[in-house]
Amino acid sequence: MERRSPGAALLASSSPEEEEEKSAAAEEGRHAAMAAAEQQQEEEDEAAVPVALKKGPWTTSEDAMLVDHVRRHGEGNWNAVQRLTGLLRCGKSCRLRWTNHLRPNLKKGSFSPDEELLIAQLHAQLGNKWARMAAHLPGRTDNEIKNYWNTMTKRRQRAGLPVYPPEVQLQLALSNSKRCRFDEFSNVQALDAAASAAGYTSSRPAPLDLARQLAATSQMVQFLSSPPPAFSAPASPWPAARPFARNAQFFQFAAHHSSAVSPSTPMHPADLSLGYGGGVRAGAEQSRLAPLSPASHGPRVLELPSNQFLQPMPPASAAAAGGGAAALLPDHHQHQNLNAESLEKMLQELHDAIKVDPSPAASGGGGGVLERRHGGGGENKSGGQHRDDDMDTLFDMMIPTLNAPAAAATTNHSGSTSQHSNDDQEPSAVDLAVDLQATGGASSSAQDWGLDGVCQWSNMSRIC
DNA sequence: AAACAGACCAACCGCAACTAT
DNA sequence: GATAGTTGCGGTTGGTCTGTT
Repeated sequence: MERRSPGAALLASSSPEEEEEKSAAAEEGRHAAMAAAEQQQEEEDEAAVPVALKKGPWTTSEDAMLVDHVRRHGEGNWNAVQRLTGLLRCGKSCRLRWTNHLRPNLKKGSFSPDEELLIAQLHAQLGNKWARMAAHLPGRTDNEIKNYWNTMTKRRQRAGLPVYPPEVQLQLALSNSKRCRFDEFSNVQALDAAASAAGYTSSRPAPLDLARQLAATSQMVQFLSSPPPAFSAPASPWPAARPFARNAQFFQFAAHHSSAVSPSTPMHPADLSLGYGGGVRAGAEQSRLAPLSPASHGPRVLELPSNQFLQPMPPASAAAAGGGAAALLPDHHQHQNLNAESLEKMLQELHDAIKVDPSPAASGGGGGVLERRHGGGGENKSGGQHRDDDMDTLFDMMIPTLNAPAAAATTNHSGSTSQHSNDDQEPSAVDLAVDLQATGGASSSAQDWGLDGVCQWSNMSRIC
């Protein structure tokens, strides 16, 4: 079902004859409109009567006038369009029309699976920052992405499915775990409150509970190690785990990571991150994700995701968002590409590292949640410090993405969260997604991210 | 064939940030 | 520094099309 707007028709005709006809018609209409506009402009100048601007759908002639104007004067100064061309549209409307429909190199048609996955990853990382997401999808507009996302989430929520694909959920869990250790808050309650105040909602796990996240991931590993389920589910609508072929321009893979890891290949923890050479990202040029915004070159500013899902989530989504293991369960057949043993080992180390000390020890200033859990009190510099060092090592093995930028903060355990909350610098969900995909690792769920092994794809129109 | 619901899309609105004066 | 104008962004709405009953 592809409907074309008048503007789209103007730019993309189906045959040369039609194109010629339309072009001629457009040209004719343009001249007529321009002449009329000039006359109207003169009259208006004389009368100085406020012009009643038109609303609603754009006509072909209006489009032609706008295109002509941009051709002559370039983009920008949209309020001058009405004055210069007589087009009875406000500047805002002109800009929107140009941006969303008339601008060259616009990609029309439905999103490709790669684009869909990229959108999910970007959304997990950025929240409802449509314009910034659009910057990563050439030819796509923010409005288009917004419409797609809203429709998709609505559909999925109605079907009781989590919004994010399993790999993105896993990335969220891992990145939040990483972020958690830098929190300078003294207790989980404070973290909860802060996260809530910062706009985190139930749809995205606030970066506060490492243990909960680990429990979820741990259960996922158990699932990975368990025998395959009896059912055979249809393929996920999300692209199977594989390197981004068509979106390669967004990611700069390290060559040696382009090959998939076979199930029999023991996976070194560093391989989880894939593509970071020695585990250190030296700079933006090594990032496989293009800078998310020009701001990424400037001072780092804490930017939290905007509100993503204020409405209550279905149990599956809530479980995933809150760290529930079920929604993290990927397709079993593709799990086999993930080395479960390695993951399990790493998780064991993580568990060891964050063993909760039930005694409510007071942290010695600047101590975060983990330090409190490690033992608190005077142990901060002995056992606690030791454990924190272990955590450093472990996290750095798991998410070396952060090594370079986070190095300073790692040594400063009272570092502010802002250094790691920025979406350009934090352990990027996108980074991790690509990592996992490049290995044929965590993959799309054949159960459509469902919890119970019951395929729910039949509920989803346009996806099956 | 008609009615209905859902999906899709274009466009509007309000707000905030930015820029020029 | 204050103000007005401009631009960009995100949320929302309303119209149209499609598929289902």
